[in-house]
Amino acid sequence: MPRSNRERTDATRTVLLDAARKLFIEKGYAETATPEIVAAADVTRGALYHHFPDKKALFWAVIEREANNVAADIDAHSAEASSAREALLQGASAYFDAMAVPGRTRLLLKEAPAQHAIDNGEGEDPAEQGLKIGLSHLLAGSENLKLLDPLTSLISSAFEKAAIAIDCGGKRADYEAAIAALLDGLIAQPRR
Amino acid sequence: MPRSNRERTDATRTVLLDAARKLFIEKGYAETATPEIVAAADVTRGALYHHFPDKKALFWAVIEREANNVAADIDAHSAEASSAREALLQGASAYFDAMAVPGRTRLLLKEAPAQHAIDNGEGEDPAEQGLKIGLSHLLAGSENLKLLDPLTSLISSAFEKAAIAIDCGGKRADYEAAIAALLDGLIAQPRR
DNA sequence: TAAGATACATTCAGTCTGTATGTTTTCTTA
DNA sequence: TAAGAAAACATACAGACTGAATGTATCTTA
Repeated sequence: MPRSNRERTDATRTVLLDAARKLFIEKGYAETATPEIVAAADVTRGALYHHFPDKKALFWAVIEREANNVAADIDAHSAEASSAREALLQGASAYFDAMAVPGRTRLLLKEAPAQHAIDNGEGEDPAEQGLKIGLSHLLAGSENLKLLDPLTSLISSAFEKAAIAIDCGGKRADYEAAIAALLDGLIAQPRR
Repeated sequence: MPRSNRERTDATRTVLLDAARKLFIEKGYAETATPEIVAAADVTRGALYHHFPDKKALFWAVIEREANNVAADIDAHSAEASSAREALLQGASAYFDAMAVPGRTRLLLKEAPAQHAIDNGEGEDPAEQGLKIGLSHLLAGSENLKLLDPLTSLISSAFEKAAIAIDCGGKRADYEAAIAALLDGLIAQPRR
């Protein structure tokens, strides 16, 4: 059965990404060898190195696809919120929902940072952007608005830690409550 | 010049740990090959594999030594505090001081978690213990005390993120202020 | 349909890890 | 203090993996 080049490329890339995703989740990046990936995908290493410059490029392609899926999931479940506080809490809930897809936490919050540490020194995290906007509304009128950037960074890391903890069996309700407590504390408070 | 076995062992282990530490900081664990380490330490791979079961064991020995040094540094600079809030802020300052030693942030907050992700699923972090105690005092009388464990976990991750940000050039004063803002927000507040 | 481009397969060179074995130095004990 | 044991270290090797080079089949297009 003849297939167009576009179809062949799409199919091969997809089976490679799927197989790599599965193995990276199960065993991690370093412990997964390319012969194993291509065997699972039922192609050869030639195909892999035709479509990706190297093993890392395949990994980042997996990560990018997963991150896009997370963003799409969050977008799909976003509704109107009555306040900045509600918007952030709903965003948190949507985030935890999205990260509940098996493997996502491992891929995006464990494997990806692990590989990132090697080469890059942390550059503008796009995932923090939404949180930063929400926080800027929450902190409007508060002294803490001056600390928007560092607070965004710290809260973001709290979100990630919460997702990891939930993935490891922690009670989601507890972590959502803890996140809420952190956010509520930042709202303008009377200094007595 | 004759040396006792104990002296030989200590000396060899030390030069290996020092060389490995330097290279792990510069290039990361995965990118550092054992031939490179032993060359820098001026011993052979035989010596390395005599003293350590494998490359990972050497890595964890480096990490353990560094973590002990951090704990010792923090202990050395701990003073009496007049309140739970002050105790936590002083602890934060001591932590950031300790993590300011070049390479520590990379080793303990980037490389170690990266390797940890592979095999282990996060087990009781001893570094969180001190924070948990401090938080338990801060939250005494607050509704948030119920959330002590998750809050400890999230605040801890905020500390780590702050240390990383500072290590990457962020302004320490800003992150200390942000940490203070997070902690202050957790203190019992009037719900209006 | 011929020529070139693309997709894929196979082979190969270099490197790395961990093990097995050999050699030297220190320790023990008779 | 001499000889055997044990520890410390060095060397050699086997297996595996990555990435590049090269070869072949399939598709596209003029």
